[in-house]
Amino acid sequence: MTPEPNILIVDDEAAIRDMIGIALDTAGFRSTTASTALDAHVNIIDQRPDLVLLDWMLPGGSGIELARRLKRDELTASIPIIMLTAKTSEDNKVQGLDVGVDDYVTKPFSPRELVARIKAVLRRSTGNLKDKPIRVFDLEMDPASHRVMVEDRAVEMGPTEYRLLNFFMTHPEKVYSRDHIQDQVWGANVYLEERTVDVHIGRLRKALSAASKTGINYSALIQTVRGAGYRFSTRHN
Amino acid sequence: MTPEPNILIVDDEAAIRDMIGIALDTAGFRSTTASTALDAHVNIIDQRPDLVLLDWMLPGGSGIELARRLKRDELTASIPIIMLTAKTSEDNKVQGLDVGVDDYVTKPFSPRELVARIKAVLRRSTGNLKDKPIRVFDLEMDPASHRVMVEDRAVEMGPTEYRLLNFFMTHPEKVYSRDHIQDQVWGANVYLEERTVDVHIGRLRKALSAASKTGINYSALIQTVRGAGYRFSTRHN
DNA sequence: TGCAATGTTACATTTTGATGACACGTACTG
DNA sequence: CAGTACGTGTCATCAAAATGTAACATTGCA
Repeated sequence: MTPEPNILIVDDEAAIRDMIGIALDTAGFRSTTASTALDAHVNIIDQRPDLVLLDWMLPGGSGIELARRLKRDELTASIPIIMLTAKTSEDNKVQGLDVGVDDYVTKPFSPRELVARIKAVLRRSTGNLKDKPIRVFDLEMDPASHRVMVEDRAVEMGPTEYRLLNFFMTHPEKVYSRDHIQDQVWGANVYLEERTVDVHIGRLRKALSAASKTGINYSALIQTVRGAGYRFSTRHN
Repeated sequence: MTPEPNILIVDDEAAIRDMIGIALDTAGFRSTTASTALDAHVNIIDQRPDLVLLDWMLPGGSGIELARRLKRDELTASIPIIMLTAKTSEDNKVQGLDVGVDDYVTKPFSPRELVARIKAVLRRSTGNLKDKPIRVFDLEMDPASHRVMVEDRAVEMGPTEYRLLNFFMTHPEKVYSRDHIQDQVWGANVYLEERTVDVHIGRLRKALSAASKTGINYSALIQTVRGAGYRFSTRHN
């Protein structure tokens, strides 16, 4: 998504949260924290972190429950989870992996090891999904290089416009309401003025228009659907 | 699309029920209330609300229990639940409530936040049901892209004509009075001149006629039934 | 033919979307 | 550290589309 991946740390001990937070910070990650499964779930719904560090031994044993839930729910299933566990017994490892957790780290661990594992998991998960460029006529979006090209020339646009275009190109031929677009591009439960979406649509269109030298106007791909929202479509309006 | 979503508020404190009820009302939702888990369960089975706001701490059979039951029962599992939780209560007890609810709101909350979360959850749950396109000869309506096509070319029409055609195509071969059409297309409790329906029928017919290049006149599908109303039918008048 | 029902057109009003301007915050630079 | 450039969200304003109604035209049945 954004430059620095956002990591959610879930642990009931403040000391551990802080320690990990500092480690991630120096490694160039952003991080947020939660001390209960409940807080964690709310955070995940709202912020959609790029990865979750989840303590196995949350009071009530709800850490594994949360992991199971996250992997079952389509909305959150793709978010990688690394389990933190104090126990070294094989049972736990097996159980954790059963749930669909991506990796586990046993306490005590070195910050260095943790960061290495995080990077490995992120590389795996982002590499698989996002690497394939999407092309529509001479408009190409390459998530790997985080770049948009029109007729083989780079298009300049802000991060929000990039995410917006990315959302549209991965969800073509369907209308989305402004609310829905806000959910997808800004994150759920972020309150914005509805018109803000319009403004960014305008900016994206402008960027696309300015980019073409051949007279093909790629901004026409982003269609206004009166009374309903916007649509990315190759078909004529 | 559907009229106003119906929200069930489950809380044992009347003051909170009222407060939420008013907030939902101003946000354009309908709401019903229940003060006990039992009432709530009966209501849910009878009314099938679009969403349940559930206080997690209910006397005589906790809210968590109800949530668990609802999510376990196939009949009710698809009804989204938002849990109302008290931030002040002991976190220990909160652990067990990770039972598959869709979101949480912690008391005290602002009406605005509540409404935003309700909308987000509703959007998520209804967005999953994908409407399938309806096709009659070479007239196709695709709700997902919010488009009407005749002979593979887009047909231009206003939102009201779109809703009108959508109603007809999902209710073919039956006459509907102008009153009934008003209820379905404009919504109940909207008063309009009866002639207004005629005008929009006219506009829809015009749009359909103008769209065909093959000489087939799709406006003939919308038939006038003198003295009764209108009918969408593939059979000849 | 006469009359009620329906179709059509024009128009004032309302709603909705596009866009430029601006203020604020942040990161970068000299 | 000041200065600058940039990204972002909001607002005011303009333009365009949609809407509902009334007036008038046409149709079709008794």
